[in-house]
Amino acid sequence: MNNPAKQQNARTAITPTREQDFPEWYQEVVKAADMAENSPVRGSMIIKPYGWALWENMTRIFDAWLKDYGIQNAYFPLLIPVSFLAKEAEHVEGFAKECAVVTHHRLEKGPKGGLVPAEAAKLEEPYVIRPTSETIIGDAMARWVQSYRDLPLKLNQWNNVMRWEMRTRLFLRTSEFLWHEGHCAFETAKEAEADTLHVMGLYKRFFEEYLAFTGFVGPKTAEERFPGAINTIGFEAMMQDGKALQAATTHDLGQNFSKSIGIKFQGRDGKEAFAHTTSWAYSTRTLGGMIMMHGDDDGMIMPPRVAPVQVIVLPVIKDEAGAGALMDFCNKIADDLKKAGVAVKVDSRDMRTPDKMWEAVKKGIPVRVEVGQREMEANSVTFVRRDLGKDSKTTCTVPEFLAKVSGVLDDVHNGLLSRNRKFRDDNTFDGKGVSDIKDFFAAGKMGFVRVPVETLKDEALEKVKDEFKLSTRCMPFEDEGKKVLIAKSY
RNA sequence: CGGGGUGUAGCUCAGCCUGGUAGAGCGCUACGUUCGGGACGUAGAGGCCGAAGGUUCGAAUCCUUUCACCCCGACCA
Repeated sequence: MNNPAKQQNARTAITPTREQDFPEWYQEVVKAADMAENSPVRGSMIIKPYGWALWENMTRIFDAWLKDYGIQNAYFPLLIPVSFLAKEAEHVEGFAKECAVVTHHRLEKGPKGGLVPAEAAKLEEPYVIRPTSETIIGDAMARWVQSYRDLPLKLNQWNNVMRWEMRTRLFLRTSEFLWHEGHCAFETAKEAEADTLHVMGLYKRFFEEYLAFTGFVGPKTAEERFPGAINTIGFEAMMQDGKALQAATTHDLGQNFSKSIGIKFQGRDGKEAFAHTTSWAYSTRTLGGMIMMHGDDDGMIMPPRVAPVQVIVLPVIKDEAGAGALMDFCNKIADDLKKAGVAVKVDSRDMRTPDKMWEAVKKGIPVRVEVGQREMEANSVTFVRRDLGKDSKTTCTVPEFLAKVSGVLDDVHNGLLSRNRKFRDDNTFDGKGVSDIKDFFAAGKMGFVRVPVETLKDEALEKVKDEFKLSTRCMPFEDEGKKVLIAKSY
């Protein structure tokens, strides 16, 4: 311990490690990667440029997929009249207790100084800041849908919503969060059901193919459904501490909302009918999930296909005299990478090389390229994969690197995905019923327990769930609805 | 809302019990030596101690009031 050099070698970029304190590790990774920070507004975060760039990539790509599917983007108001929210009984029950309410439209000087809402400017009907937009979009749909010819109506909006949560954590649970919310209306129940399945399929494909993010997909149990839905399909991901994170959901709302809001149309048979509606979303929470799924004790590991920076070029300057030529060499490599469609950055800041290097590590940039005098003379580069660390250092010629870089990025992606799949599978345990669930969590183990769906009817389940703070996650499609997953969750 | 706690430099905190006029580490600035898996030295910048009253010759420190935030519970994309 009294050898500082040795201590430094063993040091991880993030303190504490995942092993020592997972929640604290998570917060530190977010900070170290410079993705977000807490704001002066309770429970609301500031998403910093690097975090935003990631979210932008996660939205831009998926938005195009939605449009391919025939979704039209639109925008609806932030404020929702309270009476709208109250229209659907279960819905209001589910959201009323976490709504921010707008009651006045003007401020005035208070008796003790400062500004207070002006009593004279009290709204006759308060608004809530949208916790979700089913009701206000449903209200518009009720006017827009007159005939079966107006269906299907497939809308989406990228926006922010607010739910007054008691405990918040960057990305995972914030009062205000960003998401997209799709809202569709169909003529038949079958189409609505197909929509929820199709969009969940898009989520799964997008998460796996772009975010290297794995999970279990399947319907939620009745008690875990979205308030007002007849069916909810969830994407349940496993974090590195074995807890579950719901990363996306699609809801079949049946005719609950169309009947309470009045989305009706004249059908092919001339008779009046109510539409079948759906809604679905993923949020900035998924971004938090990516940190908890991919990160290691040195910080974030960005999945390459959405990484804001895929390759960072680090000029290693030994003497000022050769610096100009070295920078030119680095910039040339970067230009060639850009032409090949790689998101590349040359870190030419006037800083120590090791400091730049660790910053790149903590930000999780998938491939780091080091270029010094040696490389320049041999027209070569030395590169390191973030997911494998310094042992993966490889030197090759510049043309070789240009030819293989996209393959290397694919390798990083595939490596993350298969590692995460393995982790998920290694920590999913089969049980026969309640007593197996109890034994598992009583032994202090973490992960998902997969039991036959009949277990849900066992009265002893509630007690065990309460005791260990467990919840039912979903009934995975891969088990054909015969099994249900039980876990602790975020 | 129930129970606990904290407000002092950009950040994390010490000082408060036992009043005497502001501290540390990190970060930041400048210069030098450094720079391929976390650097050192030297010199600096930066705070009316959450707010308002009170006690006192004197308050970050004691008293009163107030505001804000954090943690534990129920809820949750």
